[in-house]
Amino acid sequence: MKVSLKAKYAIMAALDLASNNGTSPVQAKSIARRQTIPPRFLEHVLNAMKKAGFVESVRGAQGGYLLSRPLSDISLADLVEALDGPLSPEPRRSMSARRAHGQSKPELVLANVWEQVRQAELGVLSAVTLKELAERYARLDQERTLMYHI
Amino acid sequence: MKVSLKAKYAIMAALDLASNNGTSPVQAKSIARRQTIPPRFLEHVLNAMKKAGFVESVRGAQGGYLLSRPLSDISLADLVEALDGPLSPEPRRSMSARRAHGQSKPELVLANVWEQVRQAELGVLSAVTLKELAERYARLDQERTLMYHI
DNA sequence: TTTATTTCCTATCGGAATACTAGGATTTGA
DNA sequence: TCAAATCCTAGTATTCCGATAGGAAATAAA
Repeated sequence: MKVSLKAKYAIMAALDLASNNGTSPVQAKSIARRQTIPPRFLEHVLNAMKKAGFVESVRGAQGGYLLSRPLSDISLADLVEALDGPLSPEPRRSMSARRAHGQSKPELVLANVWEQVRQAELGVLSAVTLKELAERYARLDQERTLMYHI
Repeated sequence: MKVSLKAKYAIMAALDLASNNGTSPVQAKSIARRQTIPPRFLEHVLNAMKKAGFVESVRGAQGGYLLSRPLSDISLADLVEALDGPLSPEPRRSMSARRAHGQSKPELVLANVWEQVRQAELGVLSAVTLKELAERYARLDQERTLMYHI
């Protein structure tokens, strides 16, 4: 289904914000360090997240980013669609005007199928919230440390 | 989910072969004309379809292509995976060696989700056979002509 | 008031994938 | 033999994606 790195970075950044988030803003640089994301690139990601309403920013020294809604309110579908654009709504247009294929007859029948696929993807992605992700992650971590203690 | 034009052309070509297929081979050129597909490009598509075992070819004058199995035996999943490669099996690797992101901790949790998405896509696509597509198409056509007669 | 820190804005770049195009070799029926 | 096909191997154009870069604007701290 093609989830861009950008979207994955966004997910990781959100998760990072959640764990390092008392009330003071978290700097892009520190997120980048912890999550091993190219720092300058992360700026763009966070900016996109801001425009989409997931985070708020504080400019200037000691500035940074804050989650603007609770983890349980953000689904993967929200994030992915915000960062990658609508989930394959129609092929990314504009290549040399795409001749007759705008809406020929077979295209019409197929459009139906692509829509079904889209719904299926959406079904999975909107069922998973960041909160659940964080919990799954914590669980994994816990199991791992338990292993070491045996 | 990103279905390439190549795969769509393949579907259209298969459908075309099915309707214009007594027993004699159908030329790429005529398919291209009917389906408005760039002729030289369609050659590549048909070649790929041949290598994947969907069609057989007859070379030389009066040659062309024939479906090598019944429509009901070919699902969209088959065609799409054959032409576009496995359904997002893991991000297309090889970008600057993908640093730590090979299997870091969040990636591990996410991998699970992407796999669910993949299964969902596969579910939809393998449920639709070319036979069903052709029938849906015919039904559409019928409704349209009925409309005209009223 | 200056200075360091941080976000914000815009531009660009390199590599990969996609959608095509082209030339000619090969096969084969008429 | 000739024309009509497929086959094989390149090459081209465009777009997307991940990443980098330079500097403007804001702001807390010194």
